Amino acid sequence: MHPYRTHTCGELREARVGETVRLSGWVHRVRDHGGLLFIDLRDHYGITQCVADPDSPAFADVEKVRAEWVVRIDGRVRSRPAETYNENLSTGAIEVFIDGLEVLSAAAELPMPVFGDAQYPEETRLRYRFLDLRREKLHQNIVKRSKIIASIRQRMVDQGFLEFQTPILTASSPEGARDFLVPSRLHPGQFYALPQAPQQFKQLTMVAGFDRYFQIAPCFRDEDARADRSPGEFYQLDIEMSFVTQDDVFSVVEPVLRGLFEEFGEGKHVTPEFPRIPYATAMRKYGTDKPDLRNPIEMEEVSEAFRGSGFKVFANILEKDADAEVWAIPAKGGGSRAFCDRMNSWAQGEGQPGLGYIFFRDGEGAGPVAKNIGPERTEQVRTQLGLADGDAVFFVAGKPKSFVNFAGAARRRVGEELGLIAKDLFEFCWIVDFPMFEWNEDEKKVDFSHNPFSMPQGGLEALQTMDPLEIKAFQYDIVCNGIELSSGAIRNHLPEIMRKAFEIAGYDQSVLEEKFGGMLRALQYGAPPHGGIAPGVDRIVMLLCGEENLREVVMYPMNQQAQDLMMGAPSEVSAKQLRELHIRLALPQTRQQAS
RNA sequence: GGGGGUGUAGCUCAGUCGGUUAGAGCGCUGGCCUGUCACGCCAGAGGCCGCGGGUUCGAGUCCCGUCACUCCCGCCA
Repeated sequence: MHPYRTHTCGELREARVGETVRLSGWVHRVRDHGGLLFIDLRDHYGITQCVADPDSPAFADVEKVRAEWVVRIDGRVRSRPAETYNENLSTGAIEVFIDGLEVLSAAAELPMPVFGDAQYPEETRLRYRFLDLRREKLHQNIVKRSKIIASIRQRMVDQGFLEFQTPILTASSPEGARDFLVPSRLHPGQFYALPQAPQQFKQLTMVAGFDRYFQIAPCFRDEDARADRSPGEFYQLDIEMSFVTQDDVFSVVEPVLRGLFEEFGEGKHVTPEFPRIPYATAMRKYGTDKPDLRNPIEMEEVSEAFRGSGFKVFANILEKDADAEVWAIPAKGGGSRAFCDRMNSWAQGEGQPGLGYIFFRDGEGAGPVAKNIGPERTEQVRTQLGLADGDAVFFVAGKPKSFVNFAGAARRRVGEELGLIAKDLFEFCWIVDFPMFEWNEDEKKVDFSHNPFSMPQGGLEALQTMDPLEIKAFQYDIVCNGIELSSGAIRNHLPEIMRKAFEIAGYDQSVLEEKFGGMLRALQYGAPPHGGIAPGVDRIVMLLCGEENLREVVMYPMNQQAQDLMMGAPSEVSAKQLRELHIRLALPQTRQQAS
């Protein structure tokens, strides 16, 4: 007989009744009735109820075991009395009568129980991650993650993509996020950087003629964490393709994501064809470049209803500034003074002067704004937005650029408060036509708005003839339920266009040469037109597991301060290690005093 | 770097207006219990009230500082 098991804890059925079996696992739960004692034995595969009474030669041993001990149980499968079936267990029709029990590993008193689904502090969960991972929800999330990644690989391979590994120790890149640095022993004073993404490598792979690349790629960025942004490291489904247009990239990636979400979305409806929304349209309708399309609210400009009206605040704003506009946020079902006032005080809490509104009842608009602009203009607004009694509409005024973020937040808030956000949906869209450049207000200069490797729409001619701020890029995002899942672009594969683009962003040729010399050289030896995208694997898994925090889908996550509480990272290193790396510490004042 | 929230038993939390010996549930230890599956019943152990300072006759409670965790802003091409 195998030293540990003949079956797993999720395996036995009534067909095995009468057989002698051996199971190993964790003691999930003990129910001791004195003369009758139950152990729920758990492993990765399931739970099997084991039972002992004084007739069992192992009874004395069984009485000693405690939660989370690892034990081996020898016994006989028997069917349970019909009234004691447990429908919640796959093995619920049988139980194992214990003839022998060996303790393989005892457990100390637990800092957090594995049994049950109570909430525990993050610090405890992270420090004892191996216990948290035993718990059903997290265990299942991690299993699901593995299956999702396997499915991604299969779907990519099926479309003719090859997976390649790119370096982890590489060069610091000049733009983007802060790098993690690794000191070089052989080259005093020099450092490797961990890749923020394999961006340049994947483009070089296209230059090298491999045509279709993908990788479940680790990415490292030394930036502060958020609930949907792991500190330090995360994974991307990194994709690059040669001889493609934007449409080609879309037609490859869209079925992968749709298929993945249909496979793992537990029946939630998935957008059959992802709509393509230009960046500018998304900003005007939704106030964000990552709209949650489950929220049906679409904002509209209603400046004309206020121009020269009796609502002097808005009328004056419009008069003083030709760029000023008034946007309306329709709120179907929000037509009560209580709701409108609540939104108004929320807006004030957001640092806004307030949130103008009209609510409709008894066939007319009510509230101070309606009074000031009069019934005709009120009706004009109502008709434009298709509102009726019981609805409301909120207004924001000023330069769109300065209020658009707030307008987007208000749209989101209204949708949430009124329960307008549909559940059980994965609403995808493409956001396309991102601007190539943007105005950097701090430095008073034109800057790249995404990465400098994107191809401008219109090519070199556009760069030479158009207002830089009007030029769009072949740059696109995928958004699902308001979460930015990925970002990609058709790349700029022509050195002359890259030189021109850098010139517009105010970078000297020497900067381009110094920072992107390798890339630039590669483009001079025959580079295919190419493009790609990089969906965030962790965020995909998060959506498919219905979680709000990445730590629920990452096996060994760090805390928000980028510490691994279980392994104790980061940690101090020995003086010898530092010497070998030619490093002398220059700690901040407070630290020195503390130590 | 900045703002909000939290911090009381191993864990989850309660603790009134500043007032006697800081409580409950789960877990733990011991006892009883032969059909439970969140088993039940009885008893017990377990506290630097995050830490430091202050106000006060008296501080878990009020004030100041600080630390930790978390959420957000900045940041994240």
